[in-house]
Amino acid sequence: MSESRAPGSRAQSVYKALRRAIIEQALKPGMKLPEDSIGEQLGVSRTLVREAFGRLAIEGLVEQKPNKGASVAYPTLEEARDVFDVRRGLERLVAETLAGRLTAAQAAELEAHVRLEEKAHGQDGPESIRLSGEFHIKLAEMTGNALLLRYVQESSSRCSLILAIYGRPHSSECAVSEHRQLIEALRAGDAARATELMDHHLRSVVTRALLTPRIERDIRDVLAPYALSEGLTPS
Amino acid sequence: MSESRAPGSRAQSVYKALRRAIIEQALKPGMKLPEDSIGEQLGVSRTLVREAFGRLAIEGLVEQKPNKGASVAYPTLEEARDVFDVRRGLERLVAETLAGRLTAAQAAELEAHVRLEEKAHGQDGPESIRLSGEFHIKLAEMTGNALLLRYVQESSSRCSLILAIYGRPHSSECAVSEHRQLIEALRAGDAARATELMDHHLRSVVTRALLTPRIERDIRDVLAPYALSEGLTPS
DNA sequence: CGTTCAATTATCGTATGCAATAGTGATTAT
DNA sequence: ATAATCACTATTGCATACGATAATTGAACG
Repeated sequence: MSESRAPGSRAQSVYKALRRAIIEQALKPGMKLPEDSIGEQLGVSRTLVREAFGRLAIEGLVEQKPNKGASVAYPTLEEARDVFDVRRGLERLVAETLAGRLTAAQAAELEAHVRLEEKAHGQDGPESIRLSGEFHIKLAEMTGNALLLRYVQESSSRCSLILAIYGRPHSSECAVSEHRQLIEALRAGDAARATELMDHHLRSVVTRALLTPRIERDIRDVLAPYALSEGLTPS
Repeated sequence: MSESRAPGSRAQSVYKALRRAIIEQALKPGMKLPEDSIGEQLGVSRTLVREAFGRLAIEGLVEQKPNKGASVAYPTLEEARDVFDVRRGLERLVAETLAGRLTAAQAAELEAHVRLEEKAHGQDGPESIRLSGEFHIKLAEMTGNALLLRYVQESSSRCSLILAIYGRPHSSECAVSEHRQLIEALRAGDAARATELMDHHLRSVVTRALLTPRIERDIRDVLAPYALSEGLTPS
């Protein structure tokens, strides 16, 4: 009775392990991801690691360059803006779909979740951030739309990566009160208000957590003012 | 001077070939996809075929079952609804993003495209359908949002698959006049009207092209009435 | 001392091989 | 004759192997 797992399950495990490691910043943005050392570490061959890389690359969590292998994605600010924009659009759709269609049990579950968030609000551990994210995932799940859920999950995890790069350290991403208001509007069946709240909520997440609206990653942009002040002329 | 392509390019080629074959219904929904015969046919090994399957599975064009391999996806009507709903949400976002931001060149390109659609409207060849789809892709491209483009492409190709299953044969998916109106609204910068037009447009695509609200794919469901009429009792 | 070029090493891209599982047809027992 | 069983084949899941490309070191040279 050898304890062999279901086939395909190991590839999934590798995928999930890497995904978590990236989102929790154990693997930092830009970090190189050699296939064989990772495979060795996880006890699988390069084949499965590559498979996981493929999925993660599609989701925008890793970048693959030909003959140069994979590395944890380091989104530009432009990509970040794209992701946030799409996420807002998706979650407005979530709100619109859910407005007036929440069962009592679902509403109760959401409120229980918000209470958890409230409790964890004090400590700025990863707990608070995780709960904030899960609230949005829960909402997407409740739509019953599998594709919508997948897209929200994907853009959500990319947002985590982005905030890991550009966000201020201990910002608890979501305001609990805004979550409460949203539940209220969904319950009331006010789709317009719900989508508006969601939109505003996600916008404020960006402005609250994002440091400056413009951080130039390019060395030239960083050095340009210094060069000018010294009378040097960048080529 | 060996004609070796860029690395990773062959995997991409396999992916694109299969994708096209599925969308054009050369590979019909539900059809089994054995790794080695496909690899043999395309001149690559199973490894690359599997890689392509992975991507296609994520995009919902093929289904992978453990130890049973891959087959062309056969979406249920419920999944179809999900896809259309998400696509509507995404394309409303496209319209909203583009409203008032179209350059003159972009508007001209769209109108040229619509003229092509008009010209191809008579013949119900695949040309007409392809052009209809490309209009939406073009719009998504013009947003400059790479993620939005990817999602629109993905949901769009899934819609093709769905219409291949449930759609009536020669329905030219999109009404050209609706495309014209949309361009008009985008040009005028009327975001509300543009999103509304897009929403209505995509809704009417569904109602226009979708055959019956229920086609059962399961053999049991197909055979059940026959069994009954013959006095047989399905277990 | 810095630079360039060559050799080495590390890592990737892809093909192939092997064990395991599901499907298929023959065989046998009832 | 039908149903159950078993052997065989086909196909998958995963690992490994091999050639190719890029990174790196070191040496020779300016």
